[in-house]
Parts: sequence; structure tokens; C-alpha cells
Amino acid sequence: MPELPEVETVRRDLLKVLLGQKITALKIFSASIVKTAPATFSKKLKGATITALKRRGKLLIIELDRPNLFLLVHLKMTGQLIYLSPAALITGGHTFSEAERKREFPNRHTRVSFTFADGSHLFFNDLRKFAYLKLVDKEALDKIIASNYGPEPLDKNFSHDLFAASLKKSSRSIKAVLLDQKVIAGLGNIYVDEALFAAGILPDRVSKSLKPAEVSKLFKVIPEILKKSLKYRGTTFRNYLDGRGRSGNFSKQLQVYGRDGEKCYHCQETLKKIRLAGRGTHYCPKCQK
DNA sequence: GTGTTTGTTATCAA
DNA sequence: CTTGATAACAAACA
Repeated sequence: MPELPEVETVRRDLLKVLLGQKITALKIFSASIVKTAPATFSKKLKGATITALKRRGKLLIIELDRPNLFLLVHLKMTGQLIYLSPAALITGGHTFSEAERKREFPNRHTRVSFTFADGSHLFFNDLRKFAYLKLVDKEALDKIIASNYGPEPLDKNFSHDLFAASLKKSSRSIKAVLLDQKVIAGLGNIYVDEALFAAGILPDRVSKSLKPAEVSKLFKVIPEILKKSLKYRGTTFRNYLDGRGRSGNFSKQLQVYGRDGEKCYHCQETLKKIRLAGRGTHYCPKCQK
């Protein structure tokens, strides 16, 4: 599941190869995932050059040399953005050999492909067709960000007091609150479970019942976990691949997510899994209070 | 055929 | 207004 560390890893990968790339052709294999009329989508993007690549929460924002035009990419659960350059194929510098590439891209999960002026390609793959591409103007972009995204946990302005105030306000479970993108942007099911374990807090605790020390601990461990995952290039649990088609390595560092029935690394207690806030929720009954 | 996986939004009920 | 529960979306896998 692409959450903040995975989306940021993709962004950083693509940043190295996409800036200055001019789109010469694009192919829409699955119209339903493009949330802009196909004709408009193609017309506006052909000939456009990528000037910047940004991220807000789990949303990727591709900026173009077009006044007032932004390409939004949301990977949802199984989306992938994979860049393949012909030069790297010749030098063997990439994960995929030419033979592999021809067989695999585009494949049956490729929903849109972009061709650039230098002959390289960007493939937008998505198994489940939840992910989307969308063209918006500045006004629409600002509105989307303002109404859906709260503070960025890796931003230096990430505020303890604002975070604490949000937690104090809510009588939902702490799990549900941390999943709320308006409270904190970028966490998903994996990192919420990991953060609550690291902070020693049971996921079904009522948010406003957390003691100040617990809130502070949570505030401290969230950026730590995200940064560590970034260092490992994210978590591949099922489908996630980075900007060059490689898996993330944080999976082996997970303390609780997906480990139900196994022993806690910390206290050897058997880890449990429940359903909370509509999600599979993993925790240690002994380490978390 | 059934249950499970989750990011996000919509809808309904209390 | 708040919250939770549930479904919907969508496809694969055990």
C-alpha cells in the first residue's frame, strides 16, 4: 500500500529522471482511471514538459510548462508509476532487461503510458483500478489540498500543539484519528499500526483520553518511523513498487503489521489482530496499553 | 462461492 | 455536529 514513504520514494525516483521531459505521446488503456475526458487529457498533455514533481500526503502533483495545469496522481492501493529509459536498458543499469521490459510493459495492468521525447517511458500501472490520474487548474488543486490534507509529518513546521489539539478534540479511536488525512497527512494502515506500537498505545484507545506524555511520544515516533521507512525505500507488502519497478525493503522492519500470530520482538507475546475503523489492526497486547 | 486486502468517498443511523 | 458502521469502487488470491 503506497503511504507517505512509498509515495515519497516514487517522487524522489522520478524527480531524477522526469524533470525537463517532454511528453510526445500517451496511450490510455483504461479510460475509467483517467478522471479527465480522454480527448482533453491527451490534448493538454501532448507537447507539455514536466517542470516539477511534488507531493501532498499520498497525492503526487506533476507540474508542467503549461499555465495553470497540474497532473494529479493518486496510487490508492495498488497503483505504480514506473519509468524505463532506453539508455539504461543498454547499459543494464535498470532492474528490467530489455527482454523483460518488452514482455512486461505495457502489461495487462498498464492503464496509461507516456512516451517522452528521448524515447523513455512512464507506465502507470494499477491492478485494481482504484488509482487515478486527473488534470486540474490551480484553483481546483488548492481546493483539493485545503479540504483534504492536514499537516505533513515530515515538514519542519509539523506542530506538536496542533497535533495534540486534534487528538484532544476527538472521541474516535486513536487508530481512526491517525488514519484521518485531515489530522495528519500521509499515514495509512501500515504506519498507523507501527506508530501505535512504537508509542505503546492500544489502537482502540479513545483519542481524547491519551495522556500528554502519550501524545508527545506519538508525535515523536511518527516522523521517526516514516524517515526510517524512507531510508529503506518503503514497504512492499503486496503490490508496491518504486519509480523504477523495485520493491521496498522496510517490510522486514515491520514490528506488528502483518505479524499477527507471531511473537512480539520486544516481549515475545503473541501479536493480535482485530478489526477497527474498518481496517485490519495489528498490535501487541502486552507492549501497548 | 467466500472472505480478505485498503484509500477514499458516500450514505445512513444513532 | 459527531461518530461509527457499512457499502461502494475494483481485482486477485487463498
